[in-house]
Amino acid sequence: MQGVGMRVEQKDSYLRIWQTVLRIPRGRVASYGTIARLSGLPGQARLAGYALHNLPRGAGIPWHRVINAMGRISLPGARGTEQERILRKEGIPITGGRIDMVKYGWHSQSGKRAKK
DNA sequence: CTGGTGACCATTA
DNA sequence: TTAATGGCCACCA
Repeated sequence: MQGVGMRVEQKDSYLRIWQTVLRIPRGRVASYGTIARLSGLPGQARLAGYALHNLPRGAGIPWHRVINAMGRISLPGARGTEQERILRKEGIPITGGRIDMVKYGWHSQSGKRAKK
């Protein structure tokens, strides 16, 4: 987290985003925009990315299940490589650097099928 | 205040 | 399909 200057409202936004990410089931992924929308922050996908960037160390947040709207990993560098590895381990295929959002995208409905 | 940056996105060409 | 563009907004110098 940041300094003491962090305001209550934005901290609340971060908490909401983290809680939403926490709801993503194993074997599914969600886009930053989806996370923002489900957190009551429509159109603020960037904030979702920012909140994840500021994740507290060691929190049990499945940050790796959040990717961009095109089914690609946005996190650059070694962290991105790690994310790809974890997702594969959870059973999500990544072909050509992409994930099939139609099959593996999460839409907050537990009843929906992962496959057609 | 202003300007730059970023784990973004929808639209348009 | 990719690339450019404008919008979005917290954060920082």
